[in-house]
Amino acid sequence: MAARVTLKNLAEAAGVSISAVSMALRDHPRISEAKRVEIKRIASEMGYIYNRQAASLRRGSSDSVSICINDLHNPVFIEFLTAIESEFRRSGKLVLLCNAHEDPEIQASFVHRMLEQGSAGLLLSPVEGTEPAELREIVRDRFPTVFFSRMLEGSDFDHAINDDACGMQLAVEELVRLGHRHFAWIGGGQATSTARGRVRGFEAAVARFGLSCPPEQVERVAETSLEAGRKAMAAILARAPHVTAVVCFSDLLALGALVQCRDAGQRVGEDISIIGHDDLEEASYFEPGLSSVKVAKGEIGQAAARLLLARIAWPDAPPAREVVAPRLVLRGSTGPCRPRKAGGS
Amino acid sequence: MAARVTLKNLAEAAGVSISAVSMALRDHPRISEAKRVEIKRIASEMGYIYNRQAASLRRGSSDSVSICINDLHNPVFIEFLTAIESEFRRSGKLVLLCNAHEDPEIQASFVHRMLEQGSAGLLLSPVEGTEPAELREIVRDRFPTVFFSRMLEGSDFDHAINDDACGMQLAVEELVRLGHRHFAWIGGGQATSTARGRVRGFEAAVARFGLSCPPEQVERVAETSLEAGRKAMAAILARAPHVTAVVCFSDLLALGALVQCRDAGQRVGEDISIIGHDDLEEASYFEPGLSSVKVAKGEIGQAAARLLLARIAWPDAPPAREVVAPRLVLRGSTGPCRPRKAGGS
DNA sequence: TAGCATCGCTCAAACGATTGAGCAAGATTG
DNA sequence: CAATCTTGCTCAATCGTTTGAGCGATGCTA
Repeated sequence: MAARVTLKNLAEAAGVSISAVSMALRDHPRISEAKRVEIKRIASEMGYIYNRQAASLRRGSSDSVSICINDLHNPVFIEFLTAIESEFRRSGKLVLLCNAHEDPEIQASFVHRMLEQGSAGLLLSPVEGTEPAELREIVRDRFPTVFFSRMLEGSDFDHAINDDACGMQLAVEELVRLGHRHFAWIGGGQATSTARGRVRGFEAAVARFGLSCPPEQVERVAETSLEAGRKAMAAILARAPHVTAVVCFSDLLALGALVQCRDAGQRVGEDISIIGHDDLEEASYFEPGLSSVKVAKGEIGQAAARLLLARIAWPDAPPAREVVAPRLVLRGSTGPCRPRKAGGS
Repeated sequence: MAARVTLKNLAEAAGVSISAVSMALRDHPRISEAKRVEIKRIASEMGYIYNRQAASLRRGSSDSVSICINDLHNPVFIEFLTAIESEFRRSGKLVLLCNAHEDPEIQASFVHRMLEQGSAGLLLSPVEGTEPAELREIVRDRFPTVFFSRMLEGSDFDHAINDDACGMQLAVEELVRLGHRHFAWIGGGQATSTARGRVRGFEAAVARFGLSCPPEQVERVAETSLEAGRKAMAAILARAPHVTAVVCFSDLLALGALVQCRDAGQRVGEDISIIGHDDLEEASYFEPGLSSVKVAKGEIGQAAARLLLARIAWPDAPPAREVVAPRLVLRGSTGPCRPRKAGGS
């Protein structure tokens, strides 16, 4: 492995000083046109590669940023990730990545590691149980940090998130419009701002219509998987057969509920309506297609990246928040309410 | 933003030389127990953060590695990515990420950028149309580079990939065992090693049983999406209604084919059998579940990471290849052959 | 007690870039 | 024509680490 070509080598080859080479490559006006062209030619001939580590050591700046995602396995985060990565690429930043697997230790050690590495800022979808105070401690001296997807209530970090309450309200409104009165809720058992926000939004919306969702129609599920959705749905069907509308924390849970209803002989969209959250691509594959609250993942990802770049540029700006409204996507899983054959109201 | 604490600050605070501090923090035996403990205490009190950029400049080493993925939107790559990232985290490497969006320019500029950044090596799932010679030119001086998922035939780069031919053979064998004789093929229109490998594997397997798959039963699809699968399936159903077994390049295509058959009134798994490739999580959500060739994504990802670490450690070792065999996962979409009602054989 | 390791540290030179100060030669001005 | 400015470079210090060489003090051997 041949040693790397440095400014020194170029300087020797061109018969000028190191400074001249450095300035020439960066188009400093104090270097003559002729020399600049000559030096650039030599650099490309010799296969010179800029050493950013040395440069940022000297300049005290950095052009990489970090992203730490609570759990990459959730397809939602992929879309956040690609949007964020694109945005950073556009502004010439390199992305340091970590998948925290919902583990606070992995998250903490990554944050420390990226500080060592000289990252300019951190985009974080905090794992469950992240303590704002602890995080402040780690990213002390107000290291540029922006939350996305999830936030921590009561902290003054910047964030870009979905309007969780709004989404659930849209869902309930639509179901009420279709004539539904007996709601069930699946999900929200996690200790995250999204879980809390959606539960709160759902309950508020139901209450606003003078309705309620009693405990036997609620399944607090922590894990967000298809299988968990099936089990929760089975429990609700057994306990509260008069339910005609099911609102779910996520599409994965909703798809599980959908599959379970289908297996139990219910016609989804006719006997029972189901609405999910996130609008995964898969939501449209099923039969019937899943109605869902579509989170503007690309927009939120972009916003998060921009917030971070802004925070890096102006560390002392006041806290910035972007809360992006979702919209409802209706497919076959929701339909007009028809009183259920088995029991109830 | 308070200035970063450096070895110099610690040295002043502890009343020793900078070298002593450096050695103490790295547990150099030449530093006394007492001083070492004292210095570490001061370091943690003052919130010292190791500057890896400076360190690797001096040591001429690096502890970050790069991953460039041709297209993160394909769920298959997520599983590769998480496996790779975990493996690198375990060995203390930081991951620089790029999603190339199947664009050679993005790929090339990332590769250049990560060289500037001082990455120790590159894990690459090359975009379509990557030229080995060009790549050699960019990563000149035998920069540690390992392909995963896809490889470039005829180049001497290391790689860790799935055994594509093997998977298709397993699929055809199973279908033949179920009595099928009239095959259709969907996919493989891309210019990638995976596309070529699977097409070759499929054709070889069919030929091995003395069968053939004439052109009217083949749909070369470049895009790998559900919608493309639907269209391809519709075309085949129209042109060759006697087909009873459909083998697809990917699960997304297969799911599209499955949906299309269902909509056309075919009972998948009875009237017609469909087999996909990759075994996406979604494959099991559908009704019927999709039989598929399960790629050992975690294993391949791990292998790729290990190959890269090995190549970094021994740059002059002979080329290393890992080709991991897939296995068949059978669900409801495949069943015994029953001559089709509409026409044929 | 001279000779020689060993211990526990300090000194100073790197690594590869950036940058303010400096300087010689030529152009411009009064 | 002397004074001043501009042009186009060079010099040397610097960023935060690491590391080989060096150096007193102590301990051990002969």
